[in-house]
Amino acid sequence: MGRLPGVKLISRGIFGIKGAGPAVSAAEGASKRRPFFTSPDELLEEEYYYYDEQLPEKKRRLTPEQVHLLERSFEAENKLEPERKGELARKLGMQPRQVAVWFQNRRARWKNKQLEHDFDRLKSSYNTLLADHDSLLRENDRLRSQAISLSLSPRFQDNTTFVVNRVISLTEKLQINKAAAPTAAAGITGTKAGDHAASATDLASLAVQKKAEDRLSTGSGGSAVVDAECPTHLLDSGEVSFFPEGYHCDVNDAANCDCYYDSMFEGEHHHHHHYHHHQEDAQLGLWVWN
DNA sequence: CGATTTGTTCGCGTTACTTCA
DNA sequence: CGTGAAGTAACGCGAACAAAT
Repeated sequence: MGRLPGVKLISRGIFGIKGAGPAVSAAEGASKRRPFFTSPDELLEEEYYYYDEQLPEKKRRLTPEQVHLLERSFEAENKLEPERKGELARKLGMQPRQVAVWFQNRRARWKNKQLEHDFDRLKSSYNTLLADHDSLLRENDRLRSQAISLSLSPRFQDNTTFVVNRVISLTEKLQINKAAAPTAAAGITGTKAGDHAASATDLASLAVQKKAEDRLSTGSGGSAVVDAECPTHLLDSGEVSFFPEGYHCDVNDAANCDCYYDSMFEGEHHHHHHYHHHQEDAQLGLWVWN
């Protein structure tokens, strides 16, 4: 907007009341209260008052009709061009300055509403995310506790130990077969399922099995498998490296050994001792201990 | 043509007043 | 009837912009 040459603004204010003391008493204000600008006649009166700097009056509410038209105009365009401002002022019987102020305040109210709306939307989104997050945490806890209780169950431990031992056994069996070494051992060890020595137990069984196969292939009797090769000298010879160091196995008879070894585990000395009975597992094709 | 002045509008914060529970 | 909260008309001020000087 360029300035209009020769036009000097008398006052920016409409009523010029801000900061001024009360022009009329409350009772007078009530009795003289004019609720609204209602006609162009009144506009002229206000203009007269405005430019003549008469005693200021208190501000008045706009009529519903004025507000309605202003709202419709605002919906069409929330910025006010000078032409539209003058036109609205004429139509509504208001000062152009009043129309401009109304639009400014209306824009401010609209902005506040937008902020409230955005806040509500973000809050709702946040609450949804929070609920999802909590739900996932609960599900995670549930699955964790389920996994823990499952892993603590004897059946799970037995199954796990069994599977691990068998995998190790079969792996070692493959290695032994590959090596095709004629030496065989018949050392059977082990403690209880789940112990650290369990794998050695089955590996020893593998050695027994291997030796038995060798004997059978050469026509030897199967019953002589264990008692001949199980003893400690086998371990001392180093032919079978997977026995624990210091492992001793005293043969009692064809299928029974009295075995022991000492170990250090977590700084503590442990003495492992067991008496076991050999048995051939037909399904696995292995010698296993009982 | 660039610098300055002037007028206008706008956003933002605030005040003063009105209305209502 | 008094009072506080909410809504709103109006003000004050600075910034931005455009036209005049």
